[in-house]
Amino acid sequence: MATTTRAQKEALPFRRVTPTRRGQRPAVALGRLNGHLGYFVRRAQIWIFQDFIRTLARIDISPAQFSVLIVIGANHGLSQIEIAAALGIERARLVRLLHRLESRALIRRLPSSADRRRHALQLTPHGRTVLALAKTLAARHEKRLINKLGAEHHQFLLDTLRDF
Amino acid sequence: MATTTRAQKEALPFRRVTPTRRGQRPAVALGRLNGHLGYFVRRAQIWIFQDFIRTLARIDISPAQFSVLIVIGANHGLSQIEIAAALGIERARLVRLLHRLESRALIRRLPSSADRRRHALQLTPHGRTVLALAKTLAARHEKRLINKLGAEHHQFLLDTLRDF
DNA sequence: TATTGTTATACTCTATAACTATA
DNA sequence: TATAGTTATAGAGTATAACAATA
Repeated sequence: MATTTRAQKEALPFRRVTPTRRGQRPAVALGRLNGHLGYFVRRAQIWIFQDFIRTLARIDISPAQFSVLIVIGANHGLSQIEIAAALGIERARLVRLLHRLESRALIRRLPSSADRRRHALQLTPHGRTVLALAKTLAARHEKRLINKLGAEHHQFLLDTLRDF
Repeated sequence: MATTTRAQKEALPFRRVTPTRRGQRPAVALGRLNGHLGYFVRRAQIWIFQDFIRTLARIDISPAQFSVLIVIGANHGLSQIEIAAALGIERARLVRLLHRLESRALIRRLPSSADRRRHALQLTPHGRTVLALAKTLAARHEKRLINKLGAEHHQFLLDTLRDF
């Protein structure tokens, strides 16, 4: 918003400011980019993550941390490799994510009964409390998305993007 | 979808592998993540970018480089700050992107006639050739997406995600 | 031999801050 | 004073490789 005056300031009046859809985009042609879904998916992802991060800023939970906490909370003693596979992240990266969550006392790594190579992951009581709050804030974020897109479009996006 | 097996899982060998849509996702409950668009947009973005990168691997053009080349090619002597604003990237990051493209002789930074602080950006003849090939390969990538989603869903996604 | 968790490395991306040369 | 391009830094994310303990 309020970025619509950029062009006028420049050399001479010859730079026509086309009134773009939301007054956000400058008068620069995107050419073939307009037909490429990847470009718009990327921009949408950035927008959504920024809103998510802002909404959960006071409990300092990132989208990645949120997804890990949700999956640990919704399952029973998962191993790290199972979580990594479910969320499509590298197991090496998950190690660092879990270190942080463990150092904040949100999760615990218990020895797995069956296989001593594995850890069985759990939320701590404090982790459950924080996750509950995170869910409330995340729902607020999602409501903002629903308002922006309309409930049907939101649901359609959810259904369609699940295929990836 | 496919999150209904949580209870059964906890007991013994009954770890039923629910036949998920594409046989990709393991039998781990995603819980609330299922209602969050950001999660699926992120996964879709990663999938799409990986396919794009693979498809353009032989000319070594990344999604970011492609978007920069497209915008330079579709406009007339843009400044760096205009490109950065159009694509929603930091001007500091654009500097490094352009260094690479310039060192590969795909673009040129010409002095701007009106404002000596600015560069006027152009494709080189070689840049035009590479961009033409990049467009062909990118179209092949996009066709794959259209086949995956169906033409109507693809168009709908394009229209809906443009709002961000 | 293979797998799980771990450490380490490298490269990209994002977010800033600060510098210079121009305006 | 402000802006355009640049440099530098720090943190996240991604992609690998390799190692120890265990299977």
